[in-house]
Amino acid sequence: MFSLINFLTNISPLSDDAIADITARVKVIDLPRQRTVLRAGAVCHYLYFVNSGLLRLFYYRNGKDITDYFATEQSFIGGIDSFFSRVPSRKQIETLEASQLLALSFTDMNLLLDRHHDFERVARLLSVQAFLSMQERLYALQFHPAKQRYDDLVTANPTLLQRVPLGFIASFLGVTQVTLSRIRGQR
Amino acid sequence: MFSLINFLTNISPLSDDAIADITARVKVIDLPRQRTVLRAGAVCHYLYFVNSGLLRLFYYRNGKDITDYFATEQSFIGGIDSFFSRVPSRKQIETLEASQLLALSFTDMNLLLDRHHDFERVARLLSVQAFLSMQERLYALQFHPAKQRYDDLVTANPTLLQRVPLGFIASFLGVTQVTLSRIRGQR
DNA sequence: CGAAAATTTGATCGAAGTCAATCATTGTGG
DNA sequence: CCACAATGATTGACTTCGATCAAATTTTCG
Repeated sequence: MFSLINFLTNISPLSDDAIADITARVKVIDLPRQRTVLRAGAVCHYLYFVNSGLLRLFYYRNGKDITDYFATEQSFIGGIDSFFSRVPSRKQIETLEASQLLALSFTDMNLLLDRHHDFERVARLLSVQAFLSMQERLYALQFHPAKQRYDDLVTANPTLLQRVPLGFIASFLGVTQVTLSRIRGQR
Repeated sequence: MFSLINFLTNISPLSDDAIADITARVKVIDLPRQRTVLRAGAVCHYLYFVNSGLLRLFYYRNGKDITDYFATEQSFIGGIDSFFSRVPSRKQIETLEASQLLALSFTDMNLLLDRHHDFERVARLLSVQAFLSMQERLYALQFHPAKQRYDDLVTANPTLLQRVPLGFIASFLGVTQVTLSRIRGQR
């Protein structure tokens, strides 16, 4: 729990009042591996902070499983569009390893955002960060060949490769698993 | 000026106090076409709202001019990463048509964000929107062939094609102008 | 151990890139 | 106001990266 508060205050300071209020509302959830956290077609009611473990966000396109995002320790995951707009999520979330999540419901989130300007500040800064990292990802997809995207991912997250099947990595990088297999073969 | 207030309050309500404060700080800037608004290498000190006209955000990659974003009427434009992190911008902004901009400086922005929780709320919601639209763009780049991305752009913004050179559209869509020329040729 | 899943390897295909030439448009100076 | 240079758009020939289809091999796990 402290890890979340620590993470948030690192982005922008929070009053004791806000911290107490957040702490009171966050639910701790322990899950084994391979557990669905959000099912496609359901509205996403929670935003999750990964205290420990590993999850992925994914969806199906033409019957193929496409990984959109990996959430490692100390990061957030959720069906963001569904969470904020209250429409059914096209995407699913599942644990890839046993994980401990800190969950904040939509209603609690709004309550915290209303009550605490400093919390809204943190949320704003996180959103801008998310926007900028999507920009980077778009740029990489447009200009970096598959091999470089793979190398960059391995550099940024060396353990990931050992922790998840190749196919998940491949679709996350925007290539087929066949292509990714060839890419790493040469070297 | 009212157009900006209208745009912002449409996202989330603002107090009269906040509205007055914003109005007092926004500068109106009239520019002819083909005018550089932000130069690469400079820190972006302003965030702009396009009251009228058309601008683009672009950068050079291997000597090639890459358009990143078109800002039509009633939208925002800025070197966001530079604006918030105060580092020199890699990207440039220029007017493509005579434009009227409403500019908010970094210092004024922070002042408004500090003073008005409701303004920070609007900024947060805008950031989330920006994040989600980048997601869509990433998805389109990954899965929609160039022809479809082109058709979708034309549908979403029918006038754009007449207003800007093909090369700008092409790099924005993530193809060469040669390819885009072929795409529209067939039909 | 053996079935199912994951990965690798091979052969072929296709969308888009590159290089290069031609054609069209625009805009400016004599 | 026309001519011509500069810029923008099209077309052609060829290449390349990654996709697809298919089979073989390896790994995982009940």
